[in-house]
Amino acid sequence: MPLLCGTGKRGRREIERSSPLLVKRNFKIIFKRKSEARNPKFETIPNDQISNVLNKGVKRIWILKIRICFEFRYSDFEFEPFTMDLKERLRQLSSISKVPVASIEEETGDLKERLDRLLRPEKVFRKRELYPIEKLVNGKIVSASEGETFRAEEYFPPDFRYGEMTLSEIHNIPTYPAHLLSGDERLKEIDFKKALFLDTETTGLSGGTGTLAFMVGLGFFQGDGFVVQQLFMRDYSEEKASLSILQDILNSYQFLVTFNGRHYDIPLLETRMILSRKRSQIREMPNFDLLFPSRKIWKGAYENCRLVTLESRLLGMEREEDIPSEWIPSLYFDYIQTGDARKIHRVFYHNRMDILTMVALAGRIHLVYHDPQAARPRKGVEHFSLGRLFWDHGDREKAIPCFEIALKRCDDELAWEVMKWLSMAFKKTGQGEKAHSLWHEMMEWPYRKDAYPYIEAAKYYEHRLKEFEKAIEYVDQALTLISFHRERDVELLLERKKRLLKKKVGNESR
DNA sequence: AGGGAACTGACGTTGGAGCT
DNA sequence: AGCTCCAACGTCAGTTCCCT
Repeated sequence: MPLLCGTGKRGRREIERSSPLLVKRNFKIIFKRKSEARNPKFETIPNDQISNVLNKGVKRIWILKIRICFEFRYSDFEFEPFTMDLKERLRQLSSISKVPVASIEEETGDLKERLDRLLRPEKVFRKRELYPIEKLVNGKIVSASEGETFRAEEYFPPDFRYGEMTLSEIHNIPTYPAHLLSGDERLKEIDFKKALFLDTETTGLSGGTGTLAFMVGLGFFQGDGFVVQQLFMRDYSEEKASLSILQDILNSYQFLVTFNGRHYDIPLLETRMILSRKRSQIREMPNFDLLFPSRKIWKGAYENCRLVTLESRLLGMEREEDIPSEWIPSLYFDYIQTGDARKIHRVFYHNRMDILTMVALAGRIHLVYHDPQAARPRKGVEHFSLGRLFWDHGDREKAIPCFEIALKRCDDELAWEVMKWLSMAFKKTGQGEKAHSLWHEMMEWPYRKDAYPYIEAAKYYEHRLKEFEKAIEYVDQALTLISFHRERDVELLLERKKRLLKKKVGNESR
């Protein structure tokens, strides 16, 4: 009877996809009968009871890989699925490890010992010698007072183009008011020449003391070009050296540029610094976190505001050999376990691309904010967001043209909201007539959504034109459109009508 | 998965402006 | 002086989003 095996929640999902055998450090194996696939029930079976299970008639098992994991993770190796007897599989494994097998009964009874033998240290060292990181990634071993670590380095010339601007164009961006986009006054005059772009790769998302940043990617302008340096821990013991070098580099820059670094990379690095008993001002450094301005400008324009989404959809860039970020912890654990750097180079590529995307994104944000018309936002929604941003910043001259362009370019779904904002902008800048004509346009709009133009027109006729009868007409129309669930709004409209009737009577009696 | 800021929507409060 | 309107701001609870 074939079985599917795995551990933990994540394991269950993976099993349903590819049915690997996964083993935790405590060597409990979880079995699921294939016949229960519709409503899987997983049970934990300690390895010392495996033989009992096998004796109960469970004879066949799906095995893709057996491995010891520090933490659970998905195997990225590809194997041909096969079905065979467990005893037969263990016999084969024993022949690979060239360790004599006393008896099959012994093997099934002491799985832990078998796995230990399969992963003997000398095997790991052999791979580390064969495929060291230094040979596969462009970089070198660097020293600090606490020890050594690996540092990769890549240079990008000034004419290198990632997105719509060259690095040289981004380098030459004058300071721009990033404080308005980030809420941090210290970024009033951010200068990319003095900024350090930072992105980490970590062993997970959990945060706390269990997660560490095994790679810290740093990007900065040097001369006219751009350099990406990546500090990489070849072993957990290299963390102190890595953090020490990072701290030295941080001391040379005034600003940090990150993507969600404010809530992810920086707190994590700060925790690691504290655990390494290092003083660090990383949290105090002015940080231009690109996530927040990106959300303000492009929220709603694309399916989400993740860095990779903005990279492909906004900047039009595609990565050639990228990996999903959720694979990264697993690839690093493999590297630590085997010393084989043949796969980890993809993490270097991923990190490098993240940093280049941040640079391009910072350039794009500058472009649309500095001169939205010249930046030619691609979508109406982008103009709309920019308009609201300028409006919030009190820049009405820039806001209104953005709304007007947005209205021409957006779809019917968004047009209603754009018209609301544009009419409100006209009203508040003393352009009552323009607002008035827009409310009328809204009243004729086939995709009308609410009573907004009628309520606004009622206010306009009551307070500006003093035409109370006309105002009452608009209130009545608003009452027919407003949902009766919105009791408060109905109540307000009824009060308005009552007041207008009083004013009308007063007017007529004069 | 964990953390936490930002966002959203509903509701209440406050204060300035204009009118009677 | 007192009233009304309106916009801006505050609070709260629940939700969304992003990083590996």
